[in-house]
Amino acid sequence: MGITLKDIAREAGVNLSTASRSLSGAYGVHPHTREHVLGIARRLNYRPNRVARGLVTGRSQTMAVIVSDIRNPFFAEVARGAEDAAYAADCDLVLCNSDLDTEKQVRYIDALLAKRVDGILMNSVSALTRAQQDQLAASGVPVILLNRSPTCKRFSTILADNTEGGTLAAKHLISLGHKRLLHLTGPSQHGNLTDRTKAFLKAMQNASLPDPVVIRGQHTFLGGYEMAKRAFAKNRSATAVFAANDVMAFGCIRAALESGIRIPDDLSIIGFDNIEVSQITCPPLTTIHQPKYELGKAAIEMLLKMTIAEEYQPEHRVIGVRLVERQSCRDIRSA
Amino acid sequence: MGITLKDIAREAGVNLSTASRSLSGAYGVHPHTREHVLGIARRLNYRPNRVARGLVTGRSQTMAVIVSDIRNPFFAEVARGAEDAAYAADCDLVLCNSDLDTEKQVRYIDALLAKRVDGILMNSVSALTRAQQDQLAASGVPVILLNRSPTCKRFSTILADNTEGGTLAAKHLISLGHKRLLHLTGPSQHGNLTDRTKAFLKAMQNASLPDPVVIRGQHTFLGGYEMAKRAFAKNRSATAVFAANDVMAFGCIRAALESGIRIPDDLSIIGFDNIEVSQITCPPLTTIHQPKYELGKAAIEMLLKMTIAEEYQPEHRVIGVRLVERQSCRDIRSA
DNA sequence: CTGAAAGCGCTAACAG
DNA sequence: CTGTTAGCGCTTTCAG
Repeated sequence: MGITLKDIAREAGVNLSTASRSLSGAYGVHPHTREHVLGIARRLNYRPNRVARGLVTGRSQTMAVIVSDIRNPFFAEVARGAEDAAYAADCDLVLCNSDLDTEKQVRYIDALLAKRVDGILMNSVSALTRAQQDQLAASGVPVILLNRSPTCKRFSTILADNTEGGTLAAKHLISLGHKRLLHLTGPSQHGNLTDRTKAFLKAMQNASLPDPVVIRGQHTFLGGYEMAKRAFAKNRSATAVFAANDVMAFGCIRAALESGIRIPDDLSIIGFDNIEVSQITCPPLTTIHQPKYELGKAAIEMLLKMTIAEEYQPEHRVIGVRLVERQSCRDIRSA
Repeated sequence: MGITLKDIAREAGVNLSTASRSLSGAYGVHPHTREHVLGIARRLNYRPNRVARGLVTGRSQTMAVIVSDIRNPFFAEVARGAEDAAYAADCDLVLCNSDLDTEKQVRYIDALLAKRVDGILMNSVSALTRAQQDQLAASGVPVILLNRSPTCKRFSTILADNTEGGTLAAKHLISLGHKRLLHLTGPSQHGNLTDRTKAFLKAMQNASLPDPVVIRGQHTFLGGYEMAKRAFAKNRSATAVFAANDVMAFGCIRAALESGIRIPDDLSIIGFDNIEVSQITCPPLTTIHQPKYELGKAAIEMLLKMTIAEEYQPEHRVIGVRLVERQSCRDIRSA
């Protein structure tokens, strides 16, 4: 279909390898002939076939990111950071949506390895069996996990400081005088969310306050909505809720709206993530900010470094978080 | 690094091509030997190198989507639909964020063609020069544009029915008794938005109502915010506004909030897109629903079809929209 | 049904 | 500095 290196070599009257060298900008080629070759290439609109190059170099200039769902604004931010870093390094980024489904994850990894991607950023590996993890590790492809998977220290990891964040959320609510709390979180296999939950509960204990009511469900808008509906139906004593991510918080806000519960007058709510829309919800959401874009960007940069270095040790990076106060929490100490 | 077809051929005591045939499930190989080969392959954990295969077949099992920014929830939905369709067809999807920047777009297309992707879904081609468009068309790679670019009918297109949507918005507002309208829209080069605007204005004319005040700006939250601020400062006679997309509508809501204008009591507002968060704004936004996921899915399916058929005609697909009534519009007929 | 051989488009020693 | 020669791992004629 296209025009090949052979064509331009013939046209330029030089050998194939000379043409190759000229184009790849390697040393050891006369500036004159090099310019000549380059000119021909440009004129003929030559587009080097990266597939062929990949076959011989063993590198595909492609990175992959496996997230549960790109529609989750958190992952969209991460993916954007990742893609920007990949673009800067002249790599493509393939996007995979696993829905946290084991079978899909396995199929993705298989396809990715078959295509010899240069690195994989994925948001969990806990769904894989031990054998599958071994195989992935043995493949030699650099892998970075977006959240710590306690079971396997052999992959590199990067994550926001969930423990600090959960603590921050608890302390904030406590400082506003809240004592009876409700907590919405995701499936227990979800490491990130679980860390937030743990830290939150621990901070409450440390403050000698009663254990919050913990509800688990899907970590989505709908999940948050349903959990909140359920909670409101049976228990109205809580004065505040901590949702382990913003989208669950939005679901909760929605449920509150429908149940005639005013926020923050009747109920305070704090989220986690600080996704963009949290500024424009009603009310604007108080939340824990997590540097999503930077997470994705840093992850790909780590991957790039691992790709270059033949030998590398798993690296573990934690990125700081901070409280962002908006209007969804009320001070009830005066009440 | 990996184990190759040669290895499994040797191990199975057959020829390379027999091994290949067994694995690719082609006819003309004895079931017995075939099972044998398959067994060996499984035992040795053979993973066929798709790069090598791609080199000979000329197909990469990879699709690409170029959006302006994946963080825009609209594109996240489209990308998810696209990825699901690609996954179903055993293809990977590479994600590109162009920021609508010409240079980036060109670089992406170049890289994508160099990797011999099987198809490209992109949200505009108007940023490219005529020559660049020619080159893209000449490359033979199937391309689908996410919005109609009037300048080039030679690429396939897919889009929501913006005309119908603009009409729907006007009719809805009219049916509620609104006569003096404000309209917020994006840059005039933006085909999608412009179609909505045109249809909206036309419907007003058809109803013999005064021309709405049209304001153009950035089609973002901030753009909507600034346009609304400007409009509120000089003119308060409008009873309703139609924003050409939801994020502009949110900006408008925000501006109204700050200006002490209550929605929908003082001002009705209707958006376009029905992005997920429009359910949870305050008030929940009445808007025109556009099937984003289906758009992405259908686009990739079209691409797939084009890939198979050697010969194909540019196809133009329009997908229906519908009105979603929520709480941001008030009936003022009784007033 | 199976083997031999050519080649996809490119890079990378190795000589000269 | 440039040409020759091997492949990278796989598919695909073409013979047998």
